Amino acid sequence: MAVTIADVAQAAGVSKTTVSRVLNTRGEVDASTAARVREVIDRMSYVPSSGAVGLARGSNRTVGMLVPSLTWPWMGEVLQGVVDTVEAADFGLLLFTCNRGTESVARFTSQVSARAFDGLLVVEPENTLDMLTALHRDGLPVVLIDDRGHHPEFPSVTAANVEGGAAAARHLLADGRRSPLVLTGPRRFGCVGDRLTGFCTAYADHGLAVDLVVEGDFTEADGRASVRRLLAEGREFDAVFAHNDLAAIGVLGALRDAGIRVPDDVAVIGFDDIPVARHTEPSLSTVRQPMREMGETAARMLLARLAGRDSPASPVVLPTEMIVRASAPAR
Amino acid sequence: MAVTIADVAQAAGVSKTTVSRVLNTRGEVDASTAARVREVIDRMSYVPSSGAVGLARGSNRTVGMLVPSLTWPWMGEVLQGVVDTVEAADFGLLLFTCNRGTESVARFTSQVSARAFDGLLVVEPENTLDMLTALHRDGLPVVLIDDRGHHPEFPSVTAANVEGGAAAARHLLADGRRSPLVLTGPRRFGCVGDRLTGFCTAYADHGLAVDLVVEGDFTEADGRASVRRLLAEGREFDAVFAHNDLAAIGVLGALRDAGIRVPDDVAVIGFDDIPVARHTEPSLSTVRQPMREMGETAARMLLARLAGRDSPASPVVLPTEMIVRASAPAR
DNA sequence: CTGAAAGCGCTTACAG
DNA sequence: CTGAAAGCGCTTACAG
Repeated sequence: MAVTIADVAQAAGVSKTTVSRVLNTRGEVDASTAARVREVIDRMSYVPSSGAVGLARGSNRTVGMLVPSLTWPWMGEVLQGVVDTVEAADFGLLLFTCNRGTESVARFTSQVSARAFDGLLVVEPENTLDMLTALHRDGLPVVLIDDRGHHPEFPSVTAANVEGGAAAARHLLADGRRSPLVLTGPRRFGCVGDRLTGFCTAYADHGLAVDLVVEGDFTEADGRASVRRLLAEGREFDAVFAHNDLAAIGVLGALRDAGIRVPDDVAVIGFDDIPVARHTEPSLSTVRQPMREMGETAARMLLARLAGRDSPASPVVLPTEMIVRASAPAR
Repeated sequence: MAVTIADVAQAAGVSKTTVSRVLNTRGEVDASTAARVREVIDRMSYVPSSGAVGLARGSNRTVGMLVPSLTWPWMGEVLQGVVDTVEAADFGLLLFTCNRGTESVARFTSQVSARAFDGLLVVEPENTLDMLTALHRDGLPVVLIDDRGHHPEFPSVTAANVEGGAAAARHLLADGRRSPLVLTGPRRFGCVGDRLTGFCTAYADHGLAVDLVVEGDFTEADGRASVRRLLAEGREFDAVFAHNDLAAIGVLGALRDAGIRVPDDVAVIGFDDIPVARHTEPSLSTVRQPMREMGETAARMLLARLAGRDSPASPVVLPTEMIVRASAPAR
């Protein structure tokens, strides 16, 4: 039914070897023979079976991507960056999630052992690190995106979290906000430590200490609950730096419920710049992470690795950008 | 390096045929032999090479998915539904986009000819319909998601667009809104016609005609521009039914700019229920499409087809839900 | 119940 | 420059 290399060879009056040679543009083929074969290939619209090529060659021009969830607000941008890059290199992208615990991890590792793809892109390897390390040691090329834990043995790409935190701090300082609340993400994440470090260092540079730091979990509900609790406790602050936009949205809600005006009484800055940020009330100032570029960069690194080139030894850091909106306007 | 079926066979003292038999749980294997083989498989942690299995079997337990863009607000939900279903069936998912015109389409069709996957899920086949039709006639199982054009030759799953439009209309009618503006999507889309039909029919049932219908293009910018223009022309309306949330957000912006109060002067209803809808000012009433369920259902249909079962001849229609928020509260 | 052999559709030394 | 043959790692009639 489908046309094979044997059909092409027969129609062109050459051996399969020769067809394979023109397919893979290895030299040593007579120009006129090559032309004839190519003509037949076009006429029969022959395309080599990827499975057969993969089997014979030992790799299949496919990369895998493992993500914790596909519905996170910024995941689409990362994915788009990855897909664009991978497709442009004529590779396929096999998508996996690991949101159903051990079962999905088992399923996934078996796909790896089945050599279904040549290299792997991973977003936020929470809970899968042991597995990844094992696979990596077994020779599977892996690149991490937004590595929250700082795992030096993997090549990775991240946003400039330290500088992003510092930018948020400088913006608030310029507006005269001297007693900020920092609502972090889970402390075990590398990005959280970095954002906090950048922020506190910038305040320290102005001779100010950041006293109010609360650990959150990156959810809107938690952002809302934390601020409500702090207000109930009578804590005072004139700004909030939330470590992601979702939490910042919860913060805006809690402040509104308490009758506190944003930005007059309290300024609010988030992190990420997800699409919702433009539409909150007031619109959310935030530190933008270049998610699409991060996806593109990670994919390029992996493809380079598959092509035999070395990956950078230290994480590739992409710049963040302070996006100024109504919740924390410029002074 | 990687362990093959031959290694297992040798270690277990049986033929490759027998190993293959226990792998595929075809009967006719002595219980004790099977147990021994299984023990060896576990010990060597053998996993069959997916490429080799695919080649030998002619199919590779992988489905393809073709989407126009990964950054649309509701795409993540669809994808998550698809991935969950596909993974649970132990299939892989190969992701493709067609946002770079003819080049990507060519690349994609060649992947198809390469038999890289067994079946295909397609979201909104704009511009790819001819190709899809050809592939489908050549025997590739295809299922359409949110088929905007009504293509009876493909199995498909859509939201209840007619009923969704009617629900929006009934909600506005109950609030006494008698002269609505309908801001549609592109007319060539089947869903647009359906939403409009449902809406107008419900008004007609109350003896009211819908006079103000404007074609849009589903973008925020267009929603904003259309309303601004209509206001400048002095058109009057007491409600807006936008055919998607993005356009509805533009509508909210234009009304705010014009000093028109929502919902007091004009009520606004969107369609989709994307994440932003909860956070606009005022929050957006909308007709929810069950995107995740649509993804799950389409994937299930495709898997059933691959398993040899028939697909439903007519589109599978999933219910929508009227989500009431501040922009069009309940009376 | 079990195995030898052919075949899936390619690629790649090896000869010529 | 070209081809016959072996091999990639499986599955599946066919025999026994």
